Amino acid sequence: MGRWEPNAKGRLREAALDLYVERGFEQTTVAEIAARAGLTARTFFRHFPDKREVLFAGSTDLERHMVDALVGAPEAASPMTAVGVALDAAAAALGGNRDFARRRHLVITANGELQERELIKMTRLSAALAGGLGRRGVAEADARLAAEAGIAVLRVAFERWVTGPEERDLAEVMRESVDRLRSLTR
Amino acid sequence: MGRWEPNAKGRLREAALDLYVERGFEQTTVAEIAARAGLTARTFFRHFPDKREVLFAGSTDLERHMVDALVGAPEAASPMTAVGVALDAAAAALGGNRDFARRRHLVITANGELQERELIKMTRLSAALAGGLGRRGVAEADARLAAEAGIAVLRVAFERWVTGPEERDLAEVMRESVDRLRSLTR
DNA sequence: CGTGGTGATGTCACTTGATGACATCACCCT
DNA sequence: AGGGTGATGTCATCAAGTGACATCACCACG
Repeated sequence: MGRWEPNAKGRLREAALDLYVERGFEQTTVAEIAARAGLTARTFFRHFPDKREVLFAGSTDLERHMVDALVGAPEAASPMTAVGVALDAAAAALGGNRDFARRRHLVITANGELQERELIKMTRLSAALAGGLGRRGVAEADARLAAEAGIAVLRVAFERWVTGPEERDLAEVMRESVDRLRSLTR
Repeated sequence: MGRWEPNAKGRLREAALDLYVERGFEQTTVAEIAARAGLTARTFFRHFPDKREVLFAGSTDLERHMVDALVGAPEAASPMTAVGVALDAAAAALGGNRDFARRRHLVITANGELQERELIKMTRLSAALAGGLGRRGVAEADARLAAEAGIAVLRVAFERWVTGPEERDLAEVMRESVDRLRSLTR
């Protein structure tokens, strides 16, 4: 393949996160990111549609993992149980690299534009889960509610896991949060 | 007061919405908005921090109305009931001008950046409601859940009201949606 | 009456994000 | 050997924002 250094996209991702952490999102220019990755700004925009997206490029993978898991859950499983399976998949996909997750989370919570982007990614994820539940035969209204509840759990659990001082398993925190929600809505 | 035409902010708001409807959000430049309002682009940015915010300037008012209503609800009211009072206030604040709401909704749903902004406004609103519930003595976890549920109802009901063909009262749709959520989570 | 302050606006210059058009050039395949 | 390909560079340009400074009707105060 290329005559250039491999993994340009990955290099851009790393350079961007480093710089966002070092000096903040707004204070970092695309030209700087590209330079640190040994590329030009124009090339940055060939890999990422905008400066924010560089932090969210993995979200389609996460969506796929979760929907696959949800659709593949035992046929007899209730909607909420199927959502729980999807959350396990999310934990598996996200729980491996806590340090990366922590830095990324720090950057996002420090910037309004990034929070906006995160919110819309979560909304997309919720819609995808609701769609998956629909394929399992769940009525649309119920599907949306169950999906929203699942996303709420994902958000709360991920935040607890990533900001908490202790080294716990994300999957464990997720399951705890599901149980907590269950008891609250009962 | 001024030697200039009054209500510059309102003129900018109207001009922006008109243009966003006519040719879309992205295809409209700030210079065009300002020109239609008889002003310059620089002045636009003195009234609104960015091109999106011109559609969301009323959101702090809405937040205030809802939180005031929530805090002023009968002391004995349950968290969900207090949220219902806040939703009534929202209906009163939003339900008057359906035509405006409809045009605005059309523009927002047609553009990703605007959806992002809308989502973060809703998140802020949810946090404000949770804070209000906290002032009523509701535990934080419960407050957040009730607030999120309220926002979910607001979104669903507003969408139904604004896109539906029939001329119904927003407050009525809200109350129906609350009941529906109640029966679903029971 | 005039004089200076005030506040909303205009003007200008500049940085940065984002995009289109075109050039480049190592690698691969035939 | 030579042509195609794809990732990258280069250049030009537009639009979003922002800072610095000018303008000028109105107002308060002496």
